Amino acid sequence: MVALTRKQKEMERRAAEILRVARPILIAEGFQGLSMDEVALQMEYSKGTIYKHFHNKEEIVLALAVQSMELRRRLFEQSASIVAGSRLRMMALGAACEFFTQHCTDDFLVEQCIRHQGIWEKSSEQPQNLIRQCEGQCMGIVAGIVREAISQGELADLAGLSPEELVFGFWAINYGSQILTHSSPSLPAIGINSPLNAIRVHCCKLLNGFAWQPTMMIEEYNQEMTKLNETLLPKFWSVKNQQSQYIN
Amino acid sequence: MVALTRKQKEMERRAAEILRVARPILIAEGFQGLSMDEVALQMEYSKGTIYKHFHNKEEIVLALAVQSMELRRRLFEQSASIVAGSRLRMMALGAACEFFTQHCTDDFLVEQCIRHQGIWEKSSEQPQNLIRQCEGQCMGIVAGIVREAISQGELADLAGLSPEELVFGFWAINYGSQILTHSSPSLPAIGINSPLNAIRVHCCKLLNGFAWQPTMMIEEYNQEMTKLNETLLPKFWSVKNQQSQYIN
DNA sequence: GAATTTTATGACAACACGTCAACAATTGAC
DNA sequence: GTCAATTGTTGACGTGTTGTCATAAAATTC
Repeated sequence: MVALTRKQKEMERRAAEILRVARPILIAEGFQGLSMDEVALQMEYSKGTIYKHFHNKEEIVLALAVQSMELRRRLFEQSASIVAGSRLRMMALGAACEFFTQHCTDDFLVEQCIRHQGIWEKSSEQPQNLIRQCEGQCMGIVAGIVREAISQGELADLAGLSPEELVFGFWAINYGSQILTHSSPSLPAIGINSPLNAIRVHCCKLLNGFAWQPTMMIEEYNQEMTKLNETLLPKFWSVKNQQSQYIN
Repeated sequence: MVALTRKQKEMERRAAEILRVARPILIAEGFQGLSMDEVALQMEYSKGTIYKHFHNKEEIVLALAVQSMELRRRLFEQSASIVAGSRLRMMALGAACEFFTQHCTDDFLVEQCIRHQGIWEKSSEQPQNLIRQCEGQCMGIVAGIVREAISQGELADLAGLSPEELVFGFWAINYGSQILTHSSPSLPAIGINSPLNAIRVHCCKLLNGFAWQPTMMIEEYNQEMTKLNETLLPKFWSVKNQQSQYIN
């Protein structure tokens, strides 16, 4: 029994080691550049052993994505846990998104890898469920704030959307902007100098469009975001460093 | 001179043939599944000849993406060319996005391929510029409507954004939702039953948030979208069929 | 019709994933 | 302490990929 758990621990330690080695390769070289031989070389184990832990390359990437999505989820948890009205808490989630965009670019790259044909087909169900679970938790956090806003009377009209569908819009705009920012090499060349600020403005306008109380002009919105960041940024950094430490 | 242009024509014909063969493979099998040997086999030429036209696999994909982005651009042109107020024309662009999401899923897949690390690094500059050019044109179409709205007094306050940055928000929300719809296998499981409708509502609210005149409640917005689609859908289909014909 | 330039080819080198027979280490019974 | 049995590790190998390049074929020029 003790031996079994020791073995299990050893297994987990090695799985973590594989991910620790694979992550920087994936980030630097992309999915194609991530070579199993290279991973085997960099840790002191052979390829066969790696395949004892992960059935294929895709599952390694999925496991890395789970780590990154959990970072995002923990940032969200920090944001949602502040004591404030529903609109401010929603804005705090926006701050988490801004933080993730600015300071967790590597994690975003990993996340993006899995939004791709061929990754899902080859992997087994278990890691897929982990991803969905984490996605569902993130959604739950945000949808919870929407529900609270409704019950508090701060958000009256969803225009026929479910709370989750309302969240979907914010999810899409943040996720979309992050992808475009990363993969459109020359946004400034087509007139977009600060995508981050642009999305902040859009989120403000979107909240106003839904008449989520208290409505704010952009100046006030920015002031509140600054205040929120003063509180949240230390927490965000702490969460991120904690994860880095755990990962490395 | 005549001989030269004939040769050039022959070259172009063959380049098009390569793309014609490669496209369905890319769509069905993904970037990895697209094999140069397979392409060579399906057309009646050898691999070496293909490499005369495209330096590597990535450039083939980029060329395919240009085709798909041009389809999107032509849809946008159709939308922008209707005679109506600026907000309705903006909504017409939304209709184009809806059409692209619903009926051009293959083209979207191709577009998504290029938003990926490793594609850009390996290709030369020329095809990259084609992409950026097309991207810039799409941006120009939409930003033109924003500028018109401003000059007509239908859009008073951009909250400090440039017209392009305003467009960026709509770009991001549409692009993001499309990616999430495609790659999150179980949106319904987390409460999102109609992502398309959700994004439509968000666009309406976003336009309202910017006080883009005339502001509309969602019911009216839906009615106008229905009317727009009556006019536009035939045009969209015509554009799409035209391209299919050109491609195949 | 021969010489030269241009073009097409597919065998080849380099490298990747994933497997598996052979080999090493650990365990546990006596 | 010994040795069989089980469990764990390995890296060469089969298959498949990209991209190259010497060679062969075709076209063009003279």
